[in-house]
Amino acid sequence: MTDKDKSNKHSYACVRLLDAPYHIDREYTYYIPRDMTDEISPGIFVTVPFGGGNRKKTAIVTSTSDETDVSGIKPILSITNRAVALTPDLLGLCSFLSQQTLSTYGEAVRTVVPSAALSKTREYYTVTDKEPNENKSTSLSTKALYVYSFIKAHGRVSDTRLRDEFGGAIATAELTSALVRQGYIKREIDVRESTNIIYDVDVALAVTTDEAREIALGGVGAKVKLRSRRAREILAYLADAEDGVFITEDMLEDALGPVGAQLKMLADANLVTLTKLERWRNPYADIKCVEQHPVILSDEQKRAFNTILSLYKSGEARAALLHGVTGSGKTQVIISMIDEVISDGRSVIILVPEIALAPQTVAIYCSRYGQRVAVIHSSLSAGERADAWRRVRAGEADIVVGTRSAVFAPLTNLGMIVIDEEQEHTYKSDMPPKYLAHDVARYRCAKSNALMLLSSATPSLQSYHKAVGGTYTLVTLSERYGDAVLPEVTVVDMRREKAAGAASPISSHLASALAETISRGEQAILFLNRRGYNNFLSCRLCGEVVQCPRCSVALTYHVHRPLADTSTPEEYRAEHGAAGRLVCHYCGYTVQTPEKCPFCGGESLYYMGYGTQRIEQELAKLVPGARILRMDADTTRTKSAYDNLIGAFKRHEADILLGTQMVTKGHDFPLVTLVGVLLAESSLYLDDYRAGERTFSLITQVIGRAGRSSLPGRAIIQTYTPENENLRLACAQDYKAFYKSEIELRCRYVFPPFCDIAQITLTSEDEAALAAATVRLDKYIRASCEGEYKDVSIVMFGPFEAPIYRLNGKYRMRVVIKCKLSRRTRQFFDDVLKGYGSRLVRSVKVSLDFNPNTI
DNA sequence: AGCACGCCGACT
DNA sequence: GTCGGCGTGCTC
Repeated sequence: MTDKDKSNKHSYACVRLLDAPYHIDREYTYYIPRDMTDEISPGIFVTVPFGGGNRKKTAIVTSTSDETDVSGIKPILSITNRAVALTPDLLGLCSFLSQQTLSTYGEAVRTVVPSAALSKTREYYTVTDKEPNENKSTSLSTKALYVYSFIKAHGRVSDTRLRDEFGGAIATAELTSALVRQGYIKREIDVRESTNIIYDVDVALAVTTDEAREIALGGVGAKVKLRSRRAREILAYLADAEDGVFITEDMLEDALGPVGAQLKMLADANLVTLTKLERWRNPYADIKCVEQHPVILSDEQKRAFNTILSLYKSGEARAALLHGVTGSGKTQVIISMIDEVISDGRSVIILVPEIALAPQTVAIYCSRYGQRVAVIHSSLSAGERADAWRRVRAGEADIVVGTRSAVFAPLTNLGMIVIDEEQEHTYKSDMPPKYLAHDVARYRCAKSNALMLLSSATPSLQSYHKAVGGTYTLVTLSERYGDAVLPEVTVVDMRREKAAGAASPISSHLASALAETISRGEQAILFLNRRGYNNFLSCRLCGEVVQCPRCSVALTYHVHRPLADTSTPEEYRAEHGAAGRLVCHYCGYTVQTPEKCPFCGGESLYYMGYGTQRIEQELAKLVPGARILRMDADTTRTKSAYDNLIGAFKRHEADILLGTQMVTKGHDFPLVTLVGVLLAESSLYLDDYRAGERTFSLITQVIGRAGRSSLPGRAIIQTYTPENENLRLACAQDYKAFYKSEIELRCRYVFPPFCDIAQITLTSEDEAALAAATVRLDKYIRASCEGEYKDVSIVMFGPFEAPIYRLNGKYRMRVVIKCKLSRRTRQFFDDVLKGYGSRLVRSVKVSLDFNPNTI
């Protein structure tokens, strides 16, 4: 042990609790019992007594020292979660994350460490010697006495069991607290170490192979005589094994049958050693590492690559934005960069928007880098996720591919973080800590002098603005890779179609193009832009729309009729009566389609908008014989259903792929030469300042689907507003012009990147309590801005009802604040959360989101 | 959050 | 007179 290590033995530790509410979330100092001084250092998880009741809480040590000016210090109780202790780097990341997003430290820790790897605490109750006397103890309610006798009858009872038995958590807690207070029962808190680690037992000989063979044969020269045949077989097996090959208990069992008892005996006799090794579940273990064919770059790609490489080689933290038109081969440039970074002995994180939508992206990296890759995403089981984390931390994998949270991967010597399709909204978390992956990536890159590489065909205005301003280096790919050319784009004015008497959502131009394409043996994709439009039921008489009683959003019409039935919902209804149901997209509420308007009793309810089912029926009429695959939330419930659809379309088992958002994402279908966009303008009319940006990105991506191989592609855009500037620029694939006009708008109306938007939401089931809390929030902020935080310039909007006022039985009020985020403004919001939040009644919850996805 | 301390109404 | 209501205040 070096002197430096010795000096780490301190008597006090500063800790952060894992489950502290925001306003008490700060450092607390505990003393380190003598016997723990060797083991306690920053990053170690511990349990500590907290509060008047000295309840056992899990905490993480952030620093240690020999002095403190705090009095009344309590001791650390124990060390937990040894397997997931955080490195100083990761601790720093937690601090950054909680400060950046104003989340609690514990929330940050739970995001950085997979929750399954953390132990869970559980409360148990047992009766004491003191018994309540039923005659005189009037202080206990009959219910409390009932709880007491339940605990007495069952011996040791967990709080969850009591909750199941006696209902609500709060009610149960009140009863048990009363019983504890009066000394009739005892509360014990058990910290269960995480149990999801699977071990392999490595078996090795503790004697020479020759000795082992002697013993196995039972010869005269053997120094030990073994009566068990199975034990002798084990020794022989081990002696015959090749040098350097691990033999596990499982392998022995496969070869020889049950060996547990014999192994124990051999180990006791010091003939073998048993070592427990963590086994990491890896769902991607089977993917073969195919031959690493070198990437051939075009001249333009080479120039881009060299620019990015020189940034990386600078040895400083740098950031680049790789802006490349669809099909320009950004991935090849990225792969070339990864090759460079890992050959340098440094590690890489590659973020993708959504693994489920990009399995082929993952496959590219897995097949190129094999077992060096760890994949982290949301549909991994808790155990798989924890294992991937451990694999990375142990250095088994130095390339991490994953969604948003993979940006926290515990890699050492990080060389590069790639954010693919960087404009995607999935990089912003909507659960605390509500971080943006870009911010975390920037922090990590700064800490390890690494390169942050953003990549997109349609960068977010935020990022492009930084690139223009020089914060990021802008690298552009403007040519398509290989022979592919950008598709020819036609805009169809649907008002003229309507005027010409066509009621179909598919124009005659598109219909004939579809027929033509199919007759040539090629494929088409139809993208229905449904944002803002829905299949909802409205009344012709009073104009009301049928809404969800819980969420106050329009209910959407769903019909499940036989596939062969091609009638429209209206026709089907006329024939079969009120078939189908109305469904709420937010909470899942469903109701039989009503006959009469629930508001005025009128009987002329009709449907607005249309969905993929309606289009499917139209297609069957307009392009007879075409094989259609419909892809939407309904037909892709599971990941395998999605994969099956994509696979079938790739194998040319269908001619037309019809769907919503998901058909716009990253697949290469070489035979697709036609892309149609229906209701192109619909996403322009959202109550969101990014509607223009999103529409541009959506249209660009879907146009990019056409003609990705040598076949020339074309795109047909249907809209009721062909004169819209955004649409025109998207059709022309002119990002720069789009950026120029959009950034002017943002500047004029003061939206990001010219400000930041803070959204404070109050939530409660109790509408009256919410109203009172809202008034107080308004007052608190105003007073704060006129007093202590006079220097902070903010513009406050609201309070007003959230766009969906009632969601899942909870009411939601909102305040939106435009400001410029800085240390000082964060301090202001911190004060709001602490000062206002601490006095908040239990029934009302407050949450804060900087630059949220949904306004 | 949880728990304690502390000052006012309806019961043994 | 006491039990217990939940209004402030603190948690190393």
